[in-house]
Amino acid sequence: MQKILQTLNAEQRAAVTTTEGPLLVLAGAGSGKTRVITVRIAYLLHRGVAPESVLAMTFTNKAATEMRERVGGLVGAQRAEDLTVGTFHAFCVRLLRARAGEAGLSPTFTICDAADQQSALRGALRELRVPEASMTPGALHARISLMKNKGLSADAFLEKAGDAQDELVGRAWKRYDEHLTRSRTVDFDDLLLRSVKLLREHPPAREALEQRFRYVLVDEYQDTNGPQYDIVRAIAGGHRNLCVVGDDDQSIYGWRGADVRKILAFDSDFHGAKVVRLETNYRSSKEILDAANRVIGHNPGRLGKTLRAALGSGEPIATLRMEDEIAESDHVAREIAELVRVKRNRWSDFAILFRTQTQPRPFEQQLRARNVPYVLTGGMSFFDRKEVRDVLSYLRLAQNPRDEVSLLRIVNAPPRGVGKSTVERIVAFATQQGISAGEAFARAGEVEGVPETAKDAVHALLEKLARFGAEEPHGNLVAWVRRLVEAVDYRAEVDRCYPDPKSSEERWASVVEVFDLAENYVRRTRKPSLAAFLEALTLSADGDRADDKKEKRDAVALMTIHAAKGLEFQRVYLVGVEEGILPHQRSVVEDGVEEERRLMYVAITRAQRHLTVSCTKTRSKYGTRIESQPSRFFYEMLGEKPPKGWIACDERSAADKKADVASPKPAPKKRKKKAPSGPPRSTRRGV
DNA sequence: CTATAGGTCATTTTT
DNA sequence: TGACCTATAG
Repeated sequence: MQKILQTLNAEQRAAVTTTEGPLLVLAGAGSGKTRVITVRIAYLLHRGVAPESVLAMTFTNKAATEMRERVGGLVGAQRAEDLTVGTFHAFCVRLLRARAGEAGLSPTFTICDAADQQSALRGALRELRVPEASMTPGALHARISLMKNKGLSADAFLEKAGDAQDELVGRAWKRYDEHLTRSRTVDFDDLLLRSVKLLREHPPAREALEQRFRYVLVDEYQDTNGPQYDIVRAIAGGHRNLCVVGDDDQSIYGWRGADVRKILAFDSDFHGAKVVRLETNYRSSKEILDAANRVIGHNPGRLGKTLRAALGSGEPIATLRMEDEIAESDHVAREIAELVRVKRNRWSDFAILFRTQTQPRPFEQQLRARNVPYVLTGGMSFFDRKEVRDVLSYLRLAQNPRDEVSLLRIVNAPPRGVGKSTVERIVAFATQQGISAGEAFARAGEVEGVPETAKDAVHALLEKLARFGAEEPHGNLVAWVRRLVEAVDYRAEVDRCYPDPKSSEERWASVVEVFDLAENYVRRTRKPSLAAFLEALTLSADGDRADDKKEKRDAVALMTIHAAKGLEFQRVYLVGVEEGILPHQRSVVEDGVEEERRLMYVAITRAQRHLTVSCTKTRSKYGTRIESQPSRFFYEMLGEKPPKGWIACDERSAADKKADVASPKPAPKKRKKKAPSGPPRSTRRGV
């Protein structure tokens, strides 16, 4: 252990060895955060703490897995097994299942994922006959989720609803809640909220956790939202052996309910908390860190940190101003291809980072044209494919016949003569009776206007699924899944949707992948069950599948800045750094510019040796070409002031109106400076 | 009930 | 520009 401690710097060592009492570790980008966390856990065990007493919370499964593996490397996989390491959500599921009765839930509740929520909300809006234009399911969800996380209930919200819009949100919210209840499903927010409620209202539940977990650790604390904070407090508030690790400058999930104030207020929340700053950066060159420090220095109200480069100086940062996004992508793709050819870089040394999902298109084209292998992260995940969702719906339905979203999804896939109007009538009946859609179908005789054929077909289907549900625990899971898919004739659905045999075969491949998924799950689980399989899928999104294929490939990474958080690359191209994109127009208007600045900061600090920051003069948007200006962050990074005539995106619309009237063509000549670093010719401009 | 054509609306995303 | 959702005619 002493040897391991010797490898740490003084601050890291302090973070590791301060085991008692509240501790805030402010971990700058690239400061060895994960190392500190894992060594800290190893140190606790070394000091005689039982692994069962340690609880480590993360936000992603990836982080949880990595943490457990790395601790395992230090103390042996065997002992690491007995630690509790996981996401807040996974932790809450376990808690709620163990104490379903006290939590007021059925022990077999299923978890409703984002797409299911979307459908459910759409349903709620339809039931309320809401004019389509006035509210999208997405907007509704964002609203409800934010309110829920602030601790409001639908009723409480309705009570103080200010306008008609709020009134609408509140009513849709109630419908949605009713829907969840009768489907016996719980959404992601509810996993946390119901746990908070359980811990608050049932002291024995809370005390058991407090007794068991004597040492609590929270990773990425700046991303903590209200309920997560409540959970942490409930468990660790008494003994106060709580270590939180995070970086206020990297808080980029405010729009999702994360609350930076939690980390800013940690030392007043937990009085007498010790604060350790990790400011030595082992990842990037001095030039890159200087740029990052300059940008983030413009944010007010920080806890304050300045990154120091352990690696020393390197290449200067390159800045580009290109004609349009085609030129931008062409330049980047060409440079990457060139560097790999000449300097023997690997493809995976490179990342192209952007703010929005519309930006990668031209880059994909240019990379393809040069035969550069790339991986685009994000976009549609495997689990969003229609076929996969359909098959999973069948499985979920076999496990929980009340699951309404799943039933409605597949009730007519393949076609069973159940049309829109039938579904609508059934749902109306179910809502009115307070029963699940499945039960409503079973009582279809009482519902007006449901065709005989539809009734019979659904009865047959439900019965079939019930039989499968009953036999499930005995058999082999993979074979069971195969038989189920065959029994409902899902192949017919694939063939119907894709008459072309080639694409039909392609689509069917996704279904086969679900079989593989099940096979994999069974192989690495001691006590496999359908319920646990489905749960693992909803709680893990596409994580474990990604590293099977993608991560091992040598390819250029294309991803959003959000997706890049926590990663590092030798050479980073940060593209489209323009007013209105980064900072994003909407974000500036709705949440202020600080979070966008943190995004810029996160992006810059991904780079190890080289960073190119680029922007364009014009860019096509929704089909028309618009003028583009360098982002304010561009200037902040260089330590310059924006030139005369530069207009911030949040002042733009107002200024446009005036400018249009006053002088139709107000283009003052801009002075161009030389780009800080060499090569590719005339297209390259410093800004 | 189903297929197809038009209209709308465009951050970020994990669990 | 293009994806996705909804109304419309078959």
